[in-house]
Amino acid sequence: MAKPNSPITEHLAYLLAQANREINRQLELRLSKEGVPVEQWRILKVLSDGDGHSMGELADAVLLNHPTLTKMIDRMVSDTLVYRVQDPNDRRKVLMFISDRGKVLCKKLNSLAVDQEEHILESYGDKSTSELKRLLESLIDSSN
Amino acid sequence: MAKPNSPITEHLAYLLAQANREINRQLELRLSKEGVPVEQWRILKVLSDGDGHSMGELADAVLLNHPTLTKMIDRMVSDTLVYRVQDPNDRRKVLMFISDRGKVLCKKLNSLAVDQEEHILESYGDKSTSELKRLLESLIDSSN
DNA sequence: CTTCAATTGTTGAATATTCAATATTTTCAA
DNA sequence: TTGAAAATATTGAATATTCAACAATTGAAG
Repeated sequence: MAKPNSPITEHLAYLLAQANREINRQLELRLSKEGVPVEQWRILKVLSDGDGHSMGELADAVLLNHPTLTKMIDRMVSDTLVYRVQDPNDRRKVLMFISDRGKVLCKKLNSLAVDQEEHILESYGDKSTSELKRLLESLIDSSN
Repeated sequence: MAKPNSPITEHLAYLLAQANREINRQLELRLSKEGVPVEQWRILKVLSDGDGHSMGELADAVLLNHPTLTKMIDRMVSDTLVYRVQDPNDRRKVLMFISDRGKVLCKKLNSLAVDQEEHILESYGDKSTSELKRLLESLIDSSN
């Protein structure tokens, strides 16, 4: 009598993919009001500390690999949301900065994103949300 | 005095994306031993109940949209891992089945995936893992 | 019945992503 | 100081994904 294999829906990798897909879909929907993909919002948000960030740093922070980021930044430069400056201390590097136009857009996007977080808090609960965040952070930690 | 906006790393959407990326990367690495992408493993696993599944059903189950699934199934049919049968009860539908070769491959992939789950259990802990799964399931539920 | 809308799956063109190769600059050892 | 190796970012070709249009079948209202 063979033990049946666990269905795909019980695997952690699958649950993560499913939850990520759903939450991302919802966020995408909100941000589409401003015609901006989620990744661009992440980029703007990281850059909105005003410091210059190298492409490598950015790629890590926004979960994109380098060539994809380069091409997305090209578009954002065309849209004058961000700009490149060569790092004076290490001329291999390029430092990315957010423009004034980028800052304005980022604020609008932030409030759309906050809307979503609030919506999650309502339907999912305060306690579950913070507990889930805690567990995710610790999973990410333990994977390095 | 303006309140600083919460950094991207505190958003649930971001934490999910990050955790998903990392766990998926690890799984991908294991499955690459058999040269199979994660999505194909999911497809094989869903089909391994032996029943016929329509493309629509499958697309939902494996988190791919229809055209992407069609093209991936095309490849898997070429590799004789799965095959198509027209649904006799509704001739718009196509029923997908796993082949014997597919079953053999699926078993190997399952054990690679189980390896990973065990690795996670070790470094992350039994309790955290099951609690995280529970919370993810409930988040997915509350999003429908 | 007949026709029109809805469902299901595929296709082709447009778009996006990835891999490997490249160019540039820096680091560091000899 | 020089030359080789490492780090950083970009490019172009190959690959994959997505969007919109299509074809086929079914459902359902008149």
